[in-house]
Amino acid sequence: MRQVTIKTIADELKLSASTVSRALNDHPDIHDDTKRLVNKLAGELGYRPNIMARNLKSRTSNQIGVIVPEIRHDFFANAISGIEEVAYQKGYTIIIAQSNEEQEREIINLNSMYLNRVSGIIVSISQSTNTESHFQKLIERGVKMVFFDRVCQTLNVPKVHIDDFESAAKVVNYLIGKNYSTIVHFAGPQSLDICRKRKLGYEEALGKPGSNLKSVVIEAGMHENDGYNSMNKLLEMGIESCAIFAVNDPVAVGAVKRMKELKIDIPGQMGIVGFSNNPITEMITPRLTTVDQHAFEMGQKAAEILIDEIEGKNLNGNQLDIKLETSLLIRESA
Amino acid sequence: MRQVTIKTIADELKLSASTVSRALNDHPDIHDDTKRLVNKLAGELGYRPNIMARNLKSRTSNQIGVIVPEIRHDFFANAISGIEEVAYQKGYTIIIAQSNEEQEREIINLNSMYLNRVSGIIVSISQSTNTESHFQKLIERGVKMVFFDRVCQTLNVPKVHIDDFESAAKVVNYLIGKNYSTIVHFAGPQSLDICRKRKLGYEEALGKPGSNLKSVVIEAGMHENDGYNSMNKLLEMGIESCAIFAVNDPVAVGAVKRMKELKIDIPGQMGIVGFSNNPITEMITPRLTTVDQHAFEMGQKAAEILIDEIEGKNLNGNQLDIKLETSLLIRESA
DNA sequence: ATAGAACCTGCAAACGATTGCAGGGAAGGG
DNA sequence: CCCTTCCCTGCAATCGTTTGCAGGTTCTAT
Repeated sequence: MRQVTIKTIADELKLSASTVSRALNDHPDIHDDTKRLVNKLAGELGYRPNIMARNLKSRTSNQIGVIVPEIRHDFFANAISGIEEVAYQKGYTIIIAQSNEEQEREIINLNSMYLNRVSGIIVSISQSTNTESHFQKLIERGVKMVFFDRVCQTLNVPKVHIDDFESAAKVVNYLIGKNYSTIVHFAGPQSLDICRKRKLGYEEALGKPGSNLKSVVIEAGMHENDGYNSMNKLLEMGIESCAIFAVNDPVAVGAVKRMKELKIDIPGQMGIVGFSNNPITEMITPRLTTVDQHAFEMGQKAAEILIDEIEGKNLNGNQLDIKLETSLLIRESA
Repeated sequence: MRQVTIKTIADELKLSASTVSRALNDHPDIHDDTKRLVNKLAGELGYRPNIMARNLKSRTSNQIGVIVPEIRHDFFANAISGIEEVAYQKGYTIIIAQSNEEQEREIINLNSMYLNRVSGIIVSISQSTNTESHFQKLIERGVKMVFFDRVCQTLNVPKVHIDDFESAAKVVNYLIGKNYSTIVHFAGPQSLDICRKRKLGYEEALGKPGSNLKSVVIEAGMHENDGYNSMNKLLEMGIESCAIFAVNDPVAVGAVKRMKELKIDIPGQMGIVGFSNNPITEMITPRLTTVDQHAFEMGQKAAEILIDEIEGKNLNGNQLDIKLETSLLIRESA
């Protein structure tokens, strides 16, 4: 007999499969002596319950699906870490897929998880996703779903993300307090929700009563070289002393690189703040002031909410829209 | 009727479940008209095969378990990306767990995957793992396993990793070619296999015939501040011009930081090389020369081997011990 | 002595899909 | 007209566990 099953034990002990099953599950109907006997033999035989059979019977898998654009991105890797942490504590297993920023692959992965009968799905949507029907369809069929970071606003499921608007305003207010004469924003592509919100937050903070700072925005991409180039543009505009709020860390790093080449004093002549708290921000000189998005905690929170949904402990219906506090990490660059 | 099953379709069409099953699986025994009918209704009813039932029947899950120390580490995140990529192509799903460098948790995760009947497991062992019995036990029970990066040398299963010895020698040979008068090694803890091998590679290259370079090793940890402190030690030793081979990138970055504070010219007065190709190496000034470990490819390779094992396509028995080529990325720091 | 409670245990039917075997009908050959 | 062969389809067992129900024993209380 290849596999040790409940039946193996039952036969050996001249019991029925049901008694063995109950004994293993510590059911009160079973005599303690029987339980001891069964457990002892189970141990000796190296019995392991067949989870597939159990899942089939219970119609659930205790698996949580996670779909992110790219696992290798620092932010997502951290978020996944957080998800795994919580899932592990609560007895769930996570299965992971990446969309590589392609909608098509997002759809395939989503459906594959649906087929696999995962207990729930945590998603951060891909950049190229321009429809929500694939999510909508599953939600209608009762699949538990939670979005994080890159959420889909129009869908009626829980979301966990940061308040980009508030966070940006927080940064700018800090810079205002530092008495910089000009506060510039190196913005990201305005097609992206988060970039738009960060810019709005910047403008909101600048426009506060009593402030006579004018808005200076240079829009570019989100990579290091974009920051480098924006820095050149800034100088062409004749601005020689200011504070810069960069849309993210790579852009800030690129700007810093150019500033160092030009021997611009940081933060004396120009201050600069990034966004995301990439590991690099702490390794460059000067250490970069930035905004920590608490990726790990975001993952944890998303997992907690999903598991609550799965286990029917959801208090607030699906209206949950959690904006996690960000932290302004004040270091040396501003 | 809540769930649409094969039986639902069978009843509706007044067929038997077996006919429906065969029709869905395009079995030659079934008439084309029947197939068309069945597939049509299946589509309309939104039928999805219950993978758990199928798995139970087929005694396999098409899932691959992955256990790494920490998902958030750049290297592992990349490796996982690679694993997922291959798994996705070949129709497997990956389930992920992290050991947080704790042996106990590694064991729990390993056993949980075993219970879940994964088709195979890919592991990079935790730092605190000091026994191999938990792996050994599963291997004896026929679980397919592949190690990557942090491999367990004594176990008779496929391994994928880099040749630390060769890679280190490659770095040092490059530095020798640059005519540095002294070549120093900032070594990591010699309790770790990889650190020991890198040091040996360093010594090997230095000891080559015709070279009269003497070995200068400063042993410390693997973090940025270790590099910073080692730099100070180096100067105390009176060495003012040399090339440094750091055990990894953070150590190199720490050293660079100190060098910049002291206005040491890089690479003129001192050259420095890191190890791993962390993203940061390209963002600091000067851009760091380092060794690329091809994490993504390593993950791909490990997944390919595992899947070959699972599908019985393994050519070379379990003796596979793949040392992936590393690349010396020559940039500005040396 | 006996009813009732309290305990144990087993039967058998699920869960949903797959598959060996066999039955039934139609077509074709003798 | 009968037998064989080829198609198509269904029966029933199987994968391993769980669980409602019922049967059986022992013990306690009246």
